[in-house]
Amino acid sequence: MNTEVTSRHRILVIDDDAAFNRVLCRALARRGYAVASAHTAAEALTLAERECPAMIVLDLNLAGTGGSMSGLALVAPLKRACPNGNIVVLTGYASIATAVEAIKLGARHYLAKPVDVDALLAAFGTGIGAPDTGIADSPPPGTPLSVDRMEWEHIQRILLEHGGNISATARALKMHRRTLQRKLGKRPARF
Amino acid sequence: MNTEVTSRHRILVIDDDAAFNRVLCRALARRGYAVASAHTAAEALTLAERECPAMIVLDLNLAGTGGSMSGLALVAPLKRACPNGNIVVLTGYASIATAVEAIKLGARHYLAKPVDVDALLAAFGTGIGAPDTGIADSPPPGTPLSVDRMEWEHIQRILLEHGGNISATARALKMHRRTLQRKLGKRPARF
DNA sequence: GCACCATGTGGCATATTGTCGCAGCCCTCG
DNA sequence: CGAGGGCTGCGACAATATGCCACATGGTGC
Repeated sequence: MNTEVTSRHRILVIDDDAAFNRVLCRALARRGYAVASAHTAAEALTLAERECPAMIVLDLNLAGTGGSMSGLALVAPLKRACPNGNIVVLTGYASIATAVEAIKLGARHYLAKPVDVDALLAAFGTGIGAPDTGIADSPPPGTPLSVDRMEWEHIQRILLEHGGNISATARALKMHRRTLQRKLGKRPARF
Repeated sequence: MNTEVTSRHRILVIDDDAAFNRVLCRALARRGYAVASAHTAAEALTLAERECPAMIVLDLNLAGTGGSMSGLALVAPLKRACPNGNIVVLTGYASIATAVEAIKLGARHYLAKPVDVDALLAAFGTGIGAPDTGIADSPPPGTPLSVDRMEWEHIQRILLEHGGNISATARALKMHRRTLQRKLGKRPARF
């Protein structure tokens, strides 16, 4: 039900989060893509130039020094290094501002980080907004992930980011600590 | 209230919210722009064709269905009717999904609705290199999107994927249509 | 006209949150 | 040591939100 094409589809994953990078790469490899992975901007550019992948997954929060722009700054160079590559920007700290910039810079799509691989792949293809399909185009996606699942993933991510600190996570999520506790306690997260 | 035909600065405001429309028009007029105002899609197209304004402010939530599609659907036609016009999308129901769509469709910029006129005007001139004008949300990288915001973004994404079809989206999300409607109608949900 | 579907609303009964408050723990500091 | 201060777990209660049914409208296709 998905890509039957094999080795022809080269894909480059750029993300300094080692764990995420690895997981994503494996998921993509399992789907038959030729995956290359980069953890730094320099590495990314080198690989992009050499492999000229058709698809590039770019994390915005590279090199966690605090400047989240590093990823954005990479879009243009990547496009230059590999004109045929479609770039999909992926970030855990999504914002409309960066989304707009990313697209203006030529990214194919922009996704907030709890994504499932299918959505990511869809973003490369017809995703949405092909030249003039208009928005009326609506191919039924398999299972878009329920809202609850999304919430769960997101919470887990932030929780991990805060070293399991519930209070801090609740604060970051602007949600009441009590509520977070209840969510965490009650939900094994089904689907 | 929209005289001063300085041909150089024609601007078209499209927003079905009468109050907002009026306020914005006055603010623009006071700054010396020749303002035209439209409240419906049809009116907007007519005016765009006739006046061929250099700047177009487009509200996404036209013709108030809960879905914010109508505005998006207008972007392409407007561009066609007035190739030289720069479109800035403005919405009270901002989401990354629609922002991405809008930019892909050729909008110059995308702003969340509590905007001040200066930011709006800046959005027309801003290039990708400009020091980030406007966009009322670009919080420091330490803000990972609140859970509610996440939910909102996810919903918007799926909604767009289904061409704005609320029922289909609700089904895909395994959530009650009524609930979806309420969520859509209610929250501008910032942060 | 008549099914069929999407949508906009209203009205509940029930489930989930938002908030307070309190207690126990583990640290660090004076 | 004792006094903060932060994190956590949990009880209670009111304010919301959600699930669900119903009905009316507006389009479409037969």
